[in-house]
Amino acid sequence: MIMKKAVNLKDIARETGYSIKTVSRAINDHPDVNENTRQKILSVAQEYSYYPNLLAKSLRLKKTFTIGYIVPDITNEFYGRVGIVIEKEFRRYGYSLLVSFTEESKENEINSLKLLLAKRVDGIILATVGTTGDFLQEIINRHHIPVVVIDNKAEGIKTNTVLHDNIDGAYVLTKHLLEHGHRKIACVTGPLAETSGKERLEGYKKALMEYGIAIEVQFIKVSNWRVHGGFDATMELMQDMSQKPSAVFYANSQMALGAYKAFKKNNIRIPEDVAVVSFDNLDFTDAIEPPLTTLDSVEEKIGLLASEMLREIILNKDEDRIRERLVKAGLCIRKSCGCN
Amino acid sequence: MIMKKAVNLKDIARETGYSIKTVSRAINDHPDVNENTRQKILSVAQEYSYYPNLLAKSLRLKKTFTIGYIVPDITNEFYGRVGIVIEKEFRRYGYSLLVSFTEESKENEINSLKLLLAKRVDGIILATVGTTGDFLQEIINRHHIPVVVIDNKAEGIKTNTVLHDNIDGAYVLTKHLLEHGHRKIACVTGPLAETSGKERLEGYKKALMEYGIAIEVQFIKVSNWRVHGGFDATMELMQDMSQKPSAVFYANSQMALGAYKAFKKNNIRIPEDVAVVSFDNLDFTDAIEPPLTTLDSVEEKIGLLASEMLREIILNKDEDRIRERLVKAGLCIRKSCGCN
DNA sequence: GTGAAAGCGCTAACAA
DNA sequence: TTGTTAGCGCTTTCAC
Repeated sequence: MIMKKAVNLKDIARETGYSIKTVSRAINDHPDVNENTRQKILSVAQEYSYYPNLLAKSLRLKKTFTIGYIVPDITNEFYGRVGIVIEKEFRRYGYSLLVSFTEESKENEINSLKLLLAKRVDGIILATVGTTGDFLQEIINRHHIPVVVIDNKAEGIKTNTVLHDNIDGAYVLTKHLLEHGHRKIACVTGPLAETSGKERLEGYKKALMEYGIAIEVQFIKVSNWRVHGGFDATMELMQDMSQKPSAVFYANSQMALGAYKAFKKNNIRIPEDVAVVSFDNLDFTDAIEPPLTTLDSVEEKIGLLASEMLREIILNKDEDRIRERLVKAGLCIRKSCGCN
Repeated sequence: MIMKKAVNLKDIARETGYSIKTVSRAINDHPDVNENTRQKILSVAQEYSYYPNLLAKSLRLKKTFTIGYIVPDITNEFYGRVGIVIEKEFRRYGYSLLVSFTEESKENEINSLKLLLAKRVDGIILATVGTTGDFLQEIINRHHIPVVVIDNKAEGIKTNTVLHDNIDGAYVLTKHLLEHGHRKIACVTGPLAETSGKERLEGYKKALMEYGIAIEVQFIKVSNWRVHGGFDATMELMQDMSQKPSAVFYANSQMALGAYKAFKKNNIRIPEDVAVVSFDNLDFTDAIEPPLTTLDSVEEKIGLLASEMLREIILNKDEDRIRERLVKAGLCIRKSCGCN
């Protein structure tokens, strides 16, 4: 099949009799062009369904109007919601979103970053696995691409961040269980190499310590943020122990969803036999039975803050200042904790 | 701040003493280059952290190694799962994914398409709202960008499609309710302008007719695929009628999720007071109470088929042949229908 | 208000 | 095996 050539400025110029430059000016709403000329040119462009080749424009301008969005797994509603907000915000300025899924793998994350680098995106919003610090540092120092890290701090480097207040959130949730009178509280968190995993565990410990309760190592499970991971961790929690916990704090709601499946399978009732709380307030959290007690939603806020931050850096090029925002969330009490 | 220039082939050429072309060959693993030369060049490239400018390469090659993925809402786990598969499949060949969310708006869809067109993506996978037929046709005829439509047929045009077998799925689900003895069965579907909405309604009707049951117009609600939409439709269903349905078929699981919230709010028990079935088998469908009876998962299959189809068209340029795949799914029986 | 020519970083003919 | 040159489609001086 013969690939017909896309029409370009030169074609329009030939057709209208004007020079390439005049056509370019007309199409880009440049002031220095006669109104009649502009109309004539635009109508011809329309007729030929001319679409500017943004590749050429980007090459020339050193600006791609493209943002990279790198996350572990878009199936996690949290990243989906944040992504929607980012896409919407940036679309208003003619940007589009190049996405990459890392599946929590450091190697994938680095490869994604390299590809985006080569594609010369104008900026990157990254939910990092946390262990790619060196490489991130290189990108920032050497290639001067603005990066905003969300959800997780990157090990060993100072970069712009928009983060959930992990310690506070975990503390608030665990404290709520303590106030219900629970003393045997387990914790299922994410990988400790990620600050979100580490700090949520930290917040849990902080609450226990405040109540003078010893941290029991068999009550702490490190999983992978996924539904299956939550299921497996919960099964372990039920097998392993001589004494079972009366309540569990899950560090994200995907894992809590897995836990519901596990408890159900073992005929363990929530909250009668075990109370449950977890981090993210998502679509399913108030539809499952019993409705899950979580923190308030922060996705909209995080997406917005990250977009604004990145856009500001892109516009002002004030790369040297490190920006940090921490988003705190209150409790969203439902029934899984034993309330009501 | 002074933006340091990214290093390019010319820099590496100057530094190594070789010509630009030789450097290019070395970096692109071209056979015609001395092994020593290649090693020397590569090490210098490494040292300078050279990343090829894919913009320039794409401009020259008329190939961007970028696929457009346009969907209404990535928060819907269905599109998320399909997207993951597509990204993973194409990543293997060095492609990345440019995504756009249309929020079910025709205008947004057209704008997204235009932007992707201008960015010269190599192909597009589109979950269309269904009413952009004319414009889609123009893209295909005029710009020769391969398009694979998923989830929904585009009105009035023949294009490549990978579709859920909507009629069959709805038929199977509704029939299952009929076999439970239900005769007053309601249907909550999506916009009828979308074939997924229209055909799922059709399958529902087909099953009823097979059982000689009259179609009652007050039992049919047209909603918007969203959780809130399902909630609202269900509330209406409970208010409106003199005689209430004993079972409801939801055309997607987001809406069924909303329905659970609505029924719960009204103290209506599933399946004792009303039986429920719905289309998509997602993470939450077996964690909610009672577990939801749905069709089997098809996201993986649809993502895979769409990726393969698009890739084949890109490689073979055999654009004239229209490819169509229909994915059938069996029942995934749980408790919301009354089984067990 | 308009045009000619150079160049963004890369690859592909064509030479050598 | 290596180098020269042109050109992908656009914008931008600098003329007129």
